[in-house]
Amino acid sequence: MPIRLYNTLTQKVEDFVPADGKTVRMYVCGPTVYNFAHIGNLRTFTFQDILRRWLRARQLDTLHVMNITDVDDKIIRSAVQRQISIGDYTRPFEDAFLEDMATLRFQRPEKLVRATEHIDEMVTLIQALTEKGMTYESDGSIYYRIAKFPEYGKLSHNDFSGMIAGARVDVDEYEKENARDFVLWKQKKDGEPSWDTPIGDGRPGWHIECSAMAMRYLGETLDIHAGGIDLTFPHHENEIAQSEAVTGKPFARFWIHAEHLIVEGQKMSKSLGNYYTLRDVIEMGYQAEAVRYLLASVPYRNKLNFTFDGLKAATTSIGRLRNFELRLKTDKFAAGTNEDAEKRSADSLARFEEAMDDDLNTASALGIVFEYIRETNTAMDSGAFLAGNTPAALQFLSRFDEVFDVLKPSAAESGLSDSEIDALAAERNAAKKARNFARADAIRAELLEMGIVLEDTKEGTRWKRKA
RNA sequence: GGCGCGGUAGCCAAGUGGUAAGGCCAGGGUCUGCAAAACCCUCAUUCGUCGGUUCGAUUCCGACCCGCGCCUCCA
Repeated sequence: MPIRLYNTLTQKVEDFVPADGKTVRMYVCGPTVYNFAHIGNLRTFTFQDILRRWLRARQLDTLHVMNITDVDDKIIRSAVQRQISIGDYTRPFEDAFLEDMATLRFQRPEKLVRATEHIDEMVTLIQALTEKGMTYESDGSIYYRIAKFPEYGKLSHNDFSGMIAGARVDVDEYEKENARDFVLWKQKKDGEPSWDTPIGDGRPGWHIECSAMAMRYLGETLDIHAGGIDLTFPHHENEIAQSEAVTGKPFARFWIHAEHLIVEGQKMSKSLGNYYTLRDVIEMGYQAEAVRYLLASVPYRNKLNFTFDGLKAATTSIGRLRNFELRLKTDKFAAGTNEDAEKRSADSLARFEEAMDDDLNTASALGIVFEYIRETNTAMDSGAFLAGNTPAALQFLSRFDEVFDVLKPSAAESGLSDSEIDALAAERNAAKKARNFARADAIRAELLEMGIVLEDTKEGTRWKRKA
């Protein structure tokens, strides 16, 4: 059974198989590096990471291209204000974005591409559009004439046929033939960065970079083009217009859009004071894994309500997952293999994969994992889980973590090494045996102070670093 | 107005024409020198409202109410 994904173009969940059956060529709209990424941006990128990981888990190769928009109006405005080059302005934000990606454990796309390094490709594409009669010049800038592209609106399912050229012209945009026409190439303005090219001295419009770079690295028809839902219109619609007018071929087979994130039930905005970057949240003391878990746990096509209660719940949930893993690795089980337990592992794995195949239903997949954990814990307690069952259980857990990636704790906070902790734990046990509870409790308290929790189990004492 | 999404327990959330997954919280219990931690159990006769179809609807149809996104830059 292939992976099924919702395609915005057809408004249906469809079987997904890459065109060549093997390698998924996907392009994702990356960040505009004029600021730190906020958690809303990160929700979309988390979805992209989950998608990428699941495709790979399903034995597909990925050729995954992410763009970095390093030239746009906001960047230019800010750079001009600070009297530095746009490159000097964007680099720190690009670096910060890459750090955030690493913090949230995103796998690196095969290619990260910058807009400013692909001006030639954009110019070539604009020239091709001009040859096809798709463009016109006005005030030194070049515009795309949507009246010449009858399919305009097919992605966002809008009907623009009533808006024929010249029928309605916005007063503020007098230079355009049609209010929906968009700029491909902006004429140079004094004091702003520009590129002197065969189509004039100027800079690219926003949409052209994605068409140019996607086709440069992935060919004329991509398997998947993904991004935030707000990009559906006009950005992706315009990309289709630019690309398909030249190639005559579908630009992307699947268009996949992630819903937005809201914060405590409200739209995130600076004025509401609920605008957070990853750094903000980490500084408040939350773990990156909890952020990743929360962002991944709600299926990507649903709005995600980001709350601090939710972040706490995510932290606790991760703890439960890790406890299960710890138990699996440290408990001593009797020899043998229990058939029911084996069946449970196999069935749960199959159900987990089916949930992920079903348009990345992460909520359902997590439900299956937790149900499995509860049942397996019960089996462990009753002796119905044996040493021979461990490999299959670990295999299921690793399948889960292959895509969710939350089990491994971030770098340990405690200054104590594992062996030092082991030694203290042993000393406490000795004290306990000697019924010197004062000493035993003192060691316990001391360790707790440093974030080490001791667990006394039937098997003896084990410890873990507190979440 | 056009296009699109959603309303399931205190919170997050899955789901199906046959009678409600899972997580968090809360309550109870097991274990323990006491604890902690861990684990187990309990926790929606009900799925926005009103009609309809059906032997049967949360799930299908219709109407309505409420919330939200896009239509200008935006993940």
